[in-house]
Amino acid sequence: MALDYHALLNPSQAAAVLQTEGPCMIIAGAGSGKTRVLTYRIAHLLEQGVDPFNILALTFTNKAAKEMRARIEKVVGPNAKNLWMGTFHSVFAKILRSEADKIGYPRSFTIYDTQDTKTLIGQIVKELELDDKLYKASTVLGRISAAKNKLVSVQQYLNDPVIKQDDEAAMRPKIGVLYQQYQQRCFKAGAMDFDDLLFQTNVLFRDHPDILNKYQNKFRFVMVDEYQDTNYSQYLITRKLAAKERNICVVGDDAQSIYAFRGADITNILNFEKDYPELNVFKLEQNYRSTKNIVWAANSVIKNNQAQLRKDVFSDNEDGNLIEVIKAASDNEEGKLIAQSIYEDKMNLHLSYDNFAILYRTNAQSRAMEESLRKLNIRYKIVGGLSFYQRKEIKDLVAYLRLTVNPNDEQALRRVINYPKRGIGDTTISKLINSAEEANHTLWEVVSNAEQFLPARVSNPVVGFAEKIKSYTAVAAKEDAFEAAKFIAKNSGMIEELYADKSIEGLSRYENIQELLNGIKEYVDDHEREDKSLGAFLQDIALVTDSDLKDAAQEGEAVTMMTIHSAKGLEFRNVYIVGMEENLFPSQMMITSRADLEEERRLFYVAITRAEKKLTLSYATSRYQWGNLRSCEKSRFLDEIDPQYLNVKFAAGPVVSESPFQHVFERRSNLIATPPRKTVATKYVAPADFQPSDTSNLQAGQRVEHAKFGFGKVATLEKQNGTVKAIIQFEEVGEKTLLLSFAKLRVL
DNA sequence: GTACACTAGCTTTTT
DNA sequence: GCTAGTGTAC
Repeated sequence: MALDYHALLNPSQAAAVLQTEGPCMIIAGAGSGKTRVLTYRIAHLLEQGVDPFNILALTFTNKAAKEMRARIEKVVGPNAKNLWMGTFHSVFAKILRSEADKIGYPRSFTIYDTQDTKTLIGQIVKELELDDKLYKASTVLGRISAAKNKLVSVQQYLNDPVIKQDDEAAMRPKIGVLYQQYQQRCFKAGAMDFDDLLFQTNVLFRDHPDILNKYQNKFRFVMVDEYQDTNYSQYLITRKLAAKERNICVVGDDAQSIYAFRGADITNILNFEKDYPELNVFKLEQNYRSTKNIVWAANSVIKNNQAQLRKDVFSDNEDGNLIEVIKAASDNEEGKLIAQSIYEDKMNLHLSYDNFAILYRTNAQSRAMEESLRKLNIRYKIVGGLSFYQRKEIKDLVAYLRLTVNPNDEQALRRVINYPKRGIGDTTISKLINSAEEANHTLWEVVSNAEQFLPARVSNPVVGFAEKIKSYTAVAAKEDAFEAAKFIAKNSGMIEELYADKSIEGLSRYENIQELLNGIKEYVDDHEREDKSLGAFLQDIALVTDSDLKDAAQEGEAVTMMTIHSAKGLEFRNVYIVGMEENLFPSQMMITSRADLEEERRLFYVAITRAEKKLTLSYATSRYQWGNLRSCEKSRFLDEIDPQYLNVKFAAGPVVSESPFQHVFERRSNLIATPPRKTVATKYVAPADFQPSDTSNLQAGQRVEHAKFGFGKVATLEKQNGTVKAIIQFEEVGEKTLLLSFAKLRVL
């Protein structure tokens, strides 16, 4: 039963699907049916008799991979299971898991997450007695990560005069040394960080042509989704894999490139043609997702960017509603207005909560939204944020599991060597670390032979710990991941420890451990899974993000909340983009350079184009940040949308407009108990139109208004090398000392 | 060696 | 408003 692609697809889509041989680039505008094309393209390959084992499809998120697999399965049936499909990181982690020994790593290597990585960098900075303010783990990691993504090795880093100059100019000449130390420590611990998964794959392919050849023959057809987000390291892997057959198909949209901060290099898409002169290019410009107004508005935003490929995205859908703009006085009010809007639309239009998404720039913004939704009893799910696997108790148990599989895993060892408490204190641990350093052993080698390094009284608990781990390793070698983990959770004393804690948090920690064990059980019970070992499981979860879990876990309809980054590739009937404020979106860290601002604008473009029928943008004139109320200005991006597509609502204020659902709001908000929020110093809320005034001529004795503290009188002014401190007596909160350059004051 | 209290720094975004 | 890391008392 051959599929009739011309009936299923528009002409350019069909052309892209049918062009299976040779290099191929699909420039796909937002909502233009990109996934549809990829799905049918793979279906078509299978139909032509290509073995699914010979097809490699790379995506950026597990979610995208899973979704595509499901869609292909619908078209071609269970054969889809055998496709190689996954994120760059997961596919090459899998390959490394069988080849790592060729490049000196154990096959049971650990994957360090960002936290492990930062902790390790922090430890090295401390050991080298460098200033940890100057060498902040995140800064150092940023440099190392950027280097790895450009395939700059430690040696190259140390020898490169330009890099040297850069680091010296930034007053951080030791970054190269840190990179070196860090890499050594990871290697000794048998650990790779996220960037290593790609970097080491490149090393593997570079140094072992036979292995490269093996995978070139295996992956006769290579497909890459979201190609605009690839970095150099990823680019080179795909180029090498495709070098033989040249059957590479990349799909992307330069307007949706939002990962430059992670090393994504847009020139990969712009220069694709240079690598493959025989390239076939297909442009998908018709948007099937959104109304005309939404597409037009998105176009009017993106045309402010200079660097872009020519592309005319259009829609044949109805004009649709204008884009609503809501102005709120505070983040809480913003949440309230959004929640009400969702409730009204759901009731009036008989929609499911699944039709709604709230998108924001930073995860921190979710809290105000959550509270408002809870008050109206609206179910929601949050994608991303603090992941399940980042919880302390989960990390603790996972550390035991990691240690079981790879005892050299230094970060895991340090995490649990004295948890639960077994009398191994900081002094002992430092001694062990020093001994390891001196003898050039791994920490584990010293720990498991502690009696040789420490007096018996102190070494006994250490030896006992090592024996425990050894016994776990023995169990894990015989049993599947679930049996092993269950045994370890009990035997380590973790279960007992958490069970003893009867507080609410303790209970939830206990439950989380149960949930992790349930998750492992499910993993093991999957009949199609070949490798049920603990090692395989750990590999899997190291690359799983929260968004991948939640889908299965959440049943019932719910509003989706997430960052714009995680929303990429998704679509919703009604979309709310909240926090449209300067310094938030665009983020203040991004407005320094034109390139950064353009990336931010592309992010806004991505956000807008998630909406099918209705788009609402909102901003607040004041917002809590780090527990303080700060006043905000509306985002410049709002002004970039052609106003003919906007419906600006100025009405917002502390008083809620009369809505047909008013009674519901009132009743619900009284009925539903909301968790008590930590009290803020004052209930004072600045009016929506609060505008700070110029305070350069402020005099003692003047009456002022502060966005957070309310009304007050200036007691004294103190000049101190250029900055002016004001001591102000506020009516509600008493005396406060404020720096005039920062304080938002209105002179009355 | 442990338990608790306090403070500093922090928020971009993700594998 | 949080949390990881440090300091202080037992």
